This record gives sequence, structure tokens and C-alpha cells, in this order.
Amino acid sequence: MDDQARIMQSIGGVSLAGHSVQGGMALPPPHGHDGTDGDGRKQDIGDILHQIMTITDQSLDEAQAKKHGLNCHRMKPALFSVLCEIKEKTGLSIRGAQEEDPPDPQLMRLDNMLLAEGVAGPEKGGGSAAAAAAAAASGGAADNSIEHSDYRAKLTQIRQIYHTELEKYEQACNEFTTHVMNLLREQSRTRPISPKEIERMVGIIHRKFSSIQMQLKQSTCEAVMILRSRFLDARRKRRNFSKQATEILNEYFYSHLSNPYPSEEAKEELAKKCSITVSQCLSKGSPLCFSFVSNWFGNKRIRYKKNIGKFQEEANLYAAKTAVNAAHAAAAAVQNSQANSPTTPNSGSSGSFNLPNSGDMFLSMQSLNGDSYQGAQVGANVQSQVDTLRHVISQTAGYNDALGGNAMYSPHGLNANGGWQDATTPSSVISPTEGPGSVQSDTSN
DNA sequence: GCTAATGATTCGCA
DNA sequence: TGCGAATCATTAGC
Repeated sequence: MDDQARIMQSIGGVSLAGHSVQGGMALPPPHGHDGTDGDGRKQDIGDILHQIMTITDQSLDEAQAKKHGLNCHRMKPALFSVLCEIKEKTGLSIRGAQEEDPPDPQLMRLDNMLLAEGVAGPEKGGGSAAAAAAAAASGGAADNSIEHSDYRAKLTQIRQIYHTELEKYEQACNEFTTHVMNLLREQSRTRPISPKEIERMVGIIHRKFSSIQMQLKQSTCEAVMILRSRFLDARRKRRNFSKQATEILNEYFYSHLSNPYPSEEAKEELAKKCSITVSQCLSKGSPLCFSFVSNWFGNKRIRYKKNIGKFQEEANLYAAKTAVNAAHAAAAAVQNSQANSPTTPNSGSSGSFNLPNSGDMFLSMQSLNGDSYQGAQVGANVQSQVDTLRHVISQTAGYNDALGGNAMYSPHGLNANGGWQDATTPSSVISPTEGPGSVQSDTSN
């Protein structure tokens, strides 16, 4: 049955949606069982419909009067309920199915980003968290602290503006929604507006405001990005490493000269030992990065290779230094092994890399001293240290006499093509299977 | 201000 | 993806 027919049938007397016709008029049976009365009512309804159709052509006063007349008409409740039903079953059912929109991915991205940057969500330091963590790692250099506080202050400003605006939007949205709902409820007395329709209207309003909010979120994201890029740009300013950091890196480099390619674990360990600075950390966006170690080794390898002669002196300095460390370590190990336990050869190197153990610093020296350490209980690494020490001492003396000719650090790590030796050759290469601590004992065996 | 040193970046390659 | 090489940009010493 089509709607038009149903209207006619309903108006003809069938109870519609629980409404009974008011005005004391007894409803006739459907389909005009009473032919005379049915014709009269059809005429009546035809007039009403005609009045409705022509109401817009009339003046406002006349229209109001007509409207009032229609509202008071005895058929009005029946017509009203019919119209409600028609709206319910046609337009709304179709729209309702279409309005189940999935969450906007763009909005989700913005939300996630604002959350990650600490602009949205609970205040927890947000985007400055990384900076703060890095600051802690760096030991809090004064200039960095200033930059951090500056960054945090600006981020806080953005956060405040964002929340203020968001609050305004939400307030406006709520006010407007309430206003519209009241209007619709008011109008629902005179025209067919179902609760579902009101609900749908509220949804539309929310979506409109949500799109405005998205613009706000987008602008906020852009502001944060600009701030971040400026902040990081400022951090890209080159700062020299501390002397200690340079020494640590140099120690590693020269003790692994045949293969100066630290593993990820070694890089991490080196970064920790070097007390990585904020600028270097944040330049990669993470306080845990150790890319500065890679940069340093990349630069060092290139510059060493380009000018080996220039680095000879430096190399020997580190050789002597590590030899002294080795001596201390070896002596301690010997003492420990003799005094305490015959089966505890691993003495460690008291905080610095166990460089002499690496062996490749003195690859060509291993066979020079045939006499092994007599303490049979001492492990191989201690033995190696002692051997190394003996050899370094002798070599250092020779170097002073014949600089350039008998350099302690001959570029043995470089092959004929200018590349470094194959990584499998030196014993110093840190196995990828070793843990971070392996930096200190990469060639113990 | 000049220059060397040096950390960071970029690009091409394997 | 990591490397070498070139280059940029900044710092430090004079």
C-alpha cells in the first residue's frame, strides 16, 4: 500500500498510530462502507489539502489565520500522526542508515598527534618529555635548560590556547544544540518532528562543530610542528663533544683500528659512556639515539683515512693510555687470581673499555712475545693484557726513535683499496650476539 | 677576521 | 640500510 492510499485510508477513519479522531466524530469503517458520508469526508479532506497547498501563496496574516484554523480542525490530529508516520518510515529510515559514519581518520590522526605532543590529554610534559628526558641524560647543561624551558613555555602557551578555544567551541556547540532542540520541541507541537529527527539534528550540529574543531586541531598541530622544528633547528647547532667523550670514542676507534665499525650495542654503550648531549639526542628526535656515535665514527674513519700521518701521534697517545689501563687491569687481575680464586680470571677494566683485550690494536704484535704469563691460573684475557702491555712498552720506545717509519699504529686496518680490513679478520669485532656490555670484553676469548 | 677542527647533513652506492 | 665522500655550518684558537 502506498502512502497516499494509507493517508486517505487513515483519514477515512482507521485509527492511526493509536490516535483517535477528536471532535466527537464517529469514524466510519474503512473503504467507505457508508458511501454518502465517505464522499463528504473526502471532500472535506480535499479542502484541507487544498488549503495547505495554497497557504504559502497568501499573506502572512491570512496564513496565520488559516494555520490556526487548520490547527483547530477536528482532522488535524489524524493528519499529524499520518505525517509523522510517513516521515518516520521514509526519510529517516534512509538517512539513518547513511549516518553511521566511521570515525574520521584525519581527526584521529590529529587527536593522536596532539596527544603525543602533550597538547591534548592530561598534562604530563607532552612533547617536552623527550626534551626533559634528554636534559636529564645530558646532566642538564645550562644552555640546554634555557632552551628546554623556552620550548616548554611555548608549548604550554599553545596548549592553553588550544584548550581555551576548544572549551569555547564545546560551549557554543552545547548552547546551540540546546537551542535547536528547544526550537524543535517547540515546533513539534505544530509540525511532525519525531524524537529521532531531533536526535539526528543534534548529530548534524555536532558534526558541524566537530569540523570546526578539526580546523582548530589542525592549526594547533601546525603550531606545534613549527615550534618543534625551530626548537630542533636550534639544537642542530654544532657543539663540540666534551673532552672525555672524545677520549672515549678515540679509545674505541684506535683500539679497533682494523675494523672501526662499532656494533649497535657498542654504539649504545659508547653513547652512554659519552654522556650524550641534548642537542645530539634531539637532533634525531629521541633521547635514546646514539647516531652521534655513528656520525663521529663516520667522520673519524674518513678523516683518518685521508690523513693517516696526522693521526699517528694521536693513535700512539691512545695506545700508551690503553696500555697503562691494561697494565693496571692485568695487575689487578693477577692479584685477584692469586689471592682469591684460581678460577676468576676476568678482572675487567674498571670502567673503561677493556681495550687491550681487543687485540686488534696490536694485531701485528701478538706473536712478538712468546713467553706467556707464568701464572697458569690466569685466564687468557689477562694473559693477553700482559702480553699487550709488554709489547706496547717496547713499541712506544721504538716509535719515539723512528716516527713515521715504525709507527705503532701502522694503518694495518686499511687494505690496499683504501678500505678497512674485512671484519672477520680482527678479533676485536664485537659479535652481534653479545650484549651491550660486550664493549668491554669483545675479544676476551 | 681568518683558519683549522669538527659535528651534522646530504647524496650516491652496494 | 649502512657506508664513504663531499659539503655545510659552527666552534675555537690565533
